[in-house]
Amino acid sequence: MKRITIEDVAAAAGVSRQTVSRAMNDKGEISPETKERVLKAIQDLGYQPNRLAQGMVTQRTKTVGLVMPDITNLFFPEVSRGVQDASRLHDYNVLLCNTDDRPEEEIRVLHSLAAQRVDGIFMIGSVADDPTLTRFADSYSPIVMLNRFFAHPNVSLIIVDNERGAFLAVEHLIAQGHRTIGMLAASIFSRSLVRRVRGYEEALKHYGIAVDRRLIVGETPILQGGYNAMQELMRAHPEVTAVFTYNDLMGLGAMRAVRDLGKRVPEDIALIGFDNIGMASMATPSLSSIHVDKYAIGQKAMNRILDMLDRPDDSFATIEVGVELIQRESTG
Amino acid sequence: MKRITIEDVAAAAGVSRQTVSRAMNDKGEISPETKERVLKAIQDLGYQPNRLAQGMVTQRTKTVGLVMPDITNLFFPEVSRGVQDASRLHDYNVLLCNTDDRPEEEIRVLHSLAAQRVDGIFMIGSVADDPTLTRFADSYSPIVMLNRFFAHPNVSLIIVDNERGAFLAVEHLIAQGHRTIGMLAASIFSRSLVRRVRGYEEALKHYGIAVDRRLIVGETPILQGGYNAMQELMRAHPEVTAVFTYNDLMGLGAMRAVRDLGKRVPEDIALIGFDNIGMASMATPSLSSIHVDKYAIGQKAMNRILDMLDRPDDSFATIEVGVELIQRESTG
DNA sequence: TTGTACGCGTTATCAA
DNA sequence: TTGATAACGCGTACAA
Repeated sequence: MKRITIEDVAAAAGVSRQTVSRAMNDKGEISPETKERVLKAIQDLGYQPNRLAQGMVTQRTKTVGLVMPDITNLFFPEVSRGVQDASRLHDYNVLLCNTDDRPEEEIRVLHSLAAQRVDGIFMIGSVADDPTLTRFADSYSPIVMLNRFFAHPNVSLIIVDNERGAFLAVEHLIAQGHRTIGMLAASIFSRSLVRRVRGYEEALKHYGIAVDRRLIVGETPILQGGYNAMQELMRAHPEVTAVFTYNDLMGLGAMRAVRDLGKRVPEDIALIGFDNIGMASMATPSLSSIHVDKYAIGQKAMNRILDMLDRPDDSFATIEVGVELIQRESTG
Repeated sequence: MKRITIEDVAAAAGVSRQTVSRAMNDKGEISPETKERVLKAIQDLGYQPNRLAQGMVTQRTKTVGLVMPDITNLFFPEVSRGVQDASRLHDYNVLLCNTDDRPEEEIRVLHSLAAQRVDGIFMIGSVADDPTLTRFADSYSPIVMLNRFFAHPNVSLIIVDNERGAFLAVEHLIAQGHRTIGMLAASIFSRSLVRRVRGYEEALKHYGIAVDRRLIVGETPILQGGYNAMQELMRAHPEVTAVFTYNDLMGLGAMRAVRDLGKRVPEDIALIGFDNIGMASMATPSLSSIHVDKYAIGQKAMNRILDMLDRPDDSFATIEVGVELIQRESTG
């Protein structure tokens, strides 16, 4: 069980530690013969440099942290894959942390990652308050945040065009002839929420429909939350003929609720979600949605972290992520 | 941006490094006054010990590796949450790696985790061959594997009762009056697959129904795979009235396929899946399934790793995980 | 009760 | 081209 070190390799190859290091990182001159001899010893012994030790001296751990509310929420696994696939290409590993939208937990996790000296952090659904986050960012970089405004030299932003997405969704419902359109909103406060609600309202206004706040029901943005919110909305406002949901999970939960109340989608109620998770296309009826390239978001975040690492003094523009209307059966 | 070290704290408190260390780990004697003074300095400076350095000397990184085929597959996020919640309680972090069921990638990832000196590894859906894995396990521990037999002192096993689950599923279909029952199997070879197919066959035999291998269609065990396999099966064997799918993802894909061929679930075709992922209950119709406590699997795996770390010389019994039939609309 | 010195495994600096 | 030596930040015997 004893791990082999660079010293073992040096002994086997009859050279010094330093020469072994040179052979691996091929910087500094080294004769082809010795290099080959060392490489062979490495091969024979199955030696792998200790990343901790490397990290100590290089101040690079080749590890990044990924902080999100809950990997169990279908939006995040795809983002996570994007991060991980991109990180693998650069020999990075990813530490994954869930916060359940709890600010204290988010802060705890952040400090834990800092203690582990990750090279960068990607935060999704950040819920901590600005001052606390600022203090953290002051002492740590680089950080990439998704869907949250945060002006700080060590922080880079990725913003999805949530407002436009919501507008497209509601515009689509209106185009289908709907006039009384509800919304299932998230009970977790976030920038995404604010923008999606605004997009919803803007679309209504744009087409001359009065906004009725009572048609907006807030709930946990998961399947069950969508289910509950939809039941509530339909009971209180049977006149609603179409509903835009904060995300697809709520949309799918809502679909189930509609059915359990003896109504049909889209005949009685049209539904459109947001995010376009894989399940949306497979549902019956399939769920219309606003497509967001989650995988690409993950990739971009990781690459941005690498860029920031490469050029610590540069400032980087916010990355804008477009959206697209995906029309399916749930909106007729 | 310069990180503060234990030395800074010592200077601030007017003591030596050692005293600071003592104050934190409260072992060894230390006067209450100095301890308090040190703790205050730590607080003031916002000092956090460098985990890399700690790891170097303690040979413990407080980090575990979680290796799985694809976090995007709905089964794994829940397991992942179980691992992470349990690990958090012990101040551990989790490195997540996807292998896409590729043996080379699995091996690469394993070595990467070893290089990072994780304290333990949890492998799900391991696809590497036995000799390679044995060689790795020889030099590394502890390892926990899910649903794969592997006799090795450094490896602990968690086994789901797949055969019984499959038996229950098919028995249920038979109880509903079905006699021509197909199966959508995974095209990825694994112990789970073998056992689920066996359970399917055993149930048929047990109730005096001849096994017809042509009714077993293999495909990728995801939504799209289920969709494709179901189309194929229904075209080739329209006489089939019920189908047991390797997992819920395939079941949900199959449900969609049935509908796209103009048939209904469960009137024309009954469907039952495996795993009982969250989406199963929300589908329309809701999908019957075999419940597996994924979250508990993750928790148990993490705790087993900790136990193995505590008592390296003990041998540990395989953890058996039970299953349960969940009857829903898709089977009438 | 407190401080000194060494070692963990690696890379970087400098001298040979 | 190669090797000795000093960091990196911490825990821990041992000495004071």
